[in-house]
Amino acid sequence: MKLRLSNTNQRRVILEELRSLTSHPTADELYSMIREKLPKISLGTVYRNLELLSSAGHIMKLELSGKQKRFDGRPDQHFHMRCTACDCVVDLDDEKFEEIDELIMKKATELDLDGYNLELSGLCDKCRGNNGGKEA
Amino acid sequence: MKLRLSNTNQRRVILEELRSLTSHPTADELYSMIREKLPKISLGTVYRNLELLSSAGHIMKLELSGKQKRFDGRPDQHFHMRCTACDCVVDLDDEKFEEIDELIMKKATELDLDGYNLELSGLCDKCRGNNGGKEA
DNA sequence: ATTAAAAATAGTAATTATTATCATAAATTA
DNA sequence: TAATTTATGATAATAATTACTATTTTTAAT
Repeated sequence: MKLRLSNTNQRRVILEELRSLTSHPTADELYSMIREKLPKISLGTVYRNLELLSSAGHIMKLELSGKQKRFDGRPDQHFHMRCTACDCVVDLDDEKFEEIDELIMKKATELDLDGYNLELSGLCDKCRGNNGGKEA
Repeated sequence: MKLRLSNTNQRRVILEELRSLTSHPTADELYSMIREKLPKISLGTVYRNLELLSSAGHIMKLELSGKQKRFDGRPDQHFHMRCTACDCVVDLDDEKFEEIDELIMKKATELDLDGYNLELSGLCDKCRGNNGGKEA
């Protein structure tokens, strides 16, 4: 049960690459990026390491809508928003959301629940600029 | 763009079957159930109709964690909980959740967001009874 | 440093969920 | 009831992910 993670170059590059991003890439997106540094890496290695790194708590595996899983180099709890225009996923750091977390956890505790997964939706900054947010 | 849904036996049975359930089956689970009534129905027909019926607002397509989509015969907005033991999905109707909805929508509006998708987790009644909830 | 054991890799095949295709059939409309 | 639209069953195709395996790399123990 206790697996010891060795220190491989591939694993280190995957982790560094993911941590350098504020985006939340899918496994295959990350694979493309990483191949510029390690052209011989295999897609399976990327998948395997993303799984191991998230199990170990170094990164987060995001279970959002859509068919592909996404990965987040930030291991701390925070909210995510899916852009309704370009479909990207961005971090939401506004402190207003702490209140939401507190309320949900309070209600959840009252009802003997364990936790929750929240996905917000709206326009990302880029798409809001491009055209039609409600006038930023 | 305006598609007219014809009245086929298959579609009617799919809708009736889903509405008769409080569970939230995947397409293939529903396919198995329906085959007892319509042994010749094809899986594609089930998928196609679930898609059409949810587009038309008669049912809901749930985008929850896990790789399979699930379907809900109730078209009205309500929360769902995923059981951490048996992985089933149940409706949460407690009025405490209305407050959560209101708060999230308030914050979301302040931040110019469109909506959200919330999945709670905990033990379903069955699993709580079986063994180890925190003493119901 | 050398070697034995453990873990990871690349490459490929297999699996799973879903969507697409298409010839036929049923439902709707004229 | 004929013409048109839409749906069906059967099957193939696609996409994302996981499994397999021979080889290589890393770690641990001399």
